[in-house]
Amino acid sequence: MTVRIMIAEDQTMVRQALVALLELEPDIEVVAEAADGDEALAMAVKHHPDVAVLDIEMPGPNGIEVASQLGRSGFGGKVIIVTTFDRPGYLRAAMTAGASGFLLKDAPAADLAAAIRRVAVGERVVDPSLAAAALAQGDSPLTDRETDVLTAAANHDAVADIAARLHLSSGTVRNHLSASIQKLGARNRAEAVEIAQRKGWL
Amino acid sequence: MTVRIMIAEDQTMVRQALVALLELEPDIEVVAEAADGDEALAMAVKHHPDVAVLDIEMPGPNGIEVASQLGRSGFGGKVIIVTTFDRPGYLRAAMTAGASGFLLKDAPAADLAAAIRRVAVGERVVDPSLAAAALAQGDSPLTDRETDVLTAAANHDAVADIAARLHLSSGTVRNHLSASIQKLGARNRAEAVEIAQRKGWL
DNA sequence: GCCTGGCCGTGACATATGTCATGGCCAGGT
DNA sequence: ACCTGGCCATGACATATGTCACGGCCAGGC
Repeated sequence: MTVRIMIAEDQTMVRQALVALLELEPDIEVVAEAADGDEALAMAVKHHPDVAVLDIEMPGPNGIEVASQLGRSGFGGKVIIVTTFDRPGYLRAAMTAGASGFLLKDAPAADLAAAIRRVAVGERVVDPSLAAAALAQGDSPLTDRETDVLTAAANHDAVADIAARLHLSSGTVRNHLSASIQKLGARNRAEAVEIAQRKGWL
Repeated sequence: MTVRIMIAEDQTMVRQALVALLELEPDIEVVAEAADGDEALAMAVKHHPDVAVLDIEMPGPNGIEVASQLGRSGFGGKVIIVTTFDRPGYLRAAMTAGASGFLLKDAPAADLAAAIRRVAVGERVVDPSLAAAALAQGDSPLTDRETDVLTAAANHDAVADIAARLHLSSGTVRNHLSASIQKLGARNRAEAVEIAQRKGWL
């Protein structure tokens, strides 16, 4: 009746603290730890835990990418995403990646153990306040090309570079950026990037 | 012989996990918890712990501000700063604020208990890799006015707005921004902001 | 078939941004 | 006293950015 879990979290101190916390639960056993996305993938196939608890912010493939990768590769267990930032956009991404649970680190620690138990028996667990925020946020107003261009602009590149990378005219790139800026109510390319990232639309 | 400590950390799950971890140490007793800067100040004067473990990123006054506040107000205990981001610039600020220890959450959890014990008896503890990084990184190359302008530019404002806020000509603002961009090796105002923030120079 | 609406791509044009040369001011060295 | 070097401030100039009006293309409704 014990649940075998894996914890993936890049900050060593936090990871070990979470392990210490969960080891206090008699019916939960931590069978694997991972400090980055690649290690998480390797550990999951090696130890096949019942539940994988994944942080989003990790070196290498992030928690959401790990989740979808596991889903495609026939990993039998469940996935819970735990994240620092409350970016509701992550929720949708996590769900489409096949996660069964989504928690914030702002939540009480007891919620984590509870979520692990419920997910292990097939339920879905989502932080209620986060779910409400995600609903209120809705879908992205950006078209495919606009999100392409905006993601390409996220690393402070000039228009000419973006145009070269996407094989477009610089005028076209400017046009897509302008449309994005207006749709998002931003006053800048930089502000548009920030808004879109915060809402999880990139 | 037990060390009485306080933990200030805004993410509930992480805070409770750290408490659980430290409660496992027989000679350490957690006498107070705080979820933000104001609460940390109140709890410190109420419970006067031997060591206050402060996260930097908190609502209200951040960990460094709390540390300097405690130092000025005759708080008798020691302070350890624990932070998420490896921004070596924080190290100097923490030390001038009167902290006795500085750790990253990337460090192993055992280091935290060890640091608490050593700080309690009057030693200073600094993460060695972080100290090296801080040394290697050196001081900010930016002048006072340049950091002013760059911080003002951090929220994607136009030059005219920055100029108005700082009571400067727009040409002057552009000049300071240009100097910052060149000194930081950036190609953009946005990139310059990001570099400076990452290095802790804002 | 025809229209309609949305998305993509493009170039002209106004505006914002980044660079440069210049001058005033002050602290420190000689 | 005099120079020197650094910081601040400013305006001219080239370039990058954002906005606009236009066409082509395709899917869906009539």
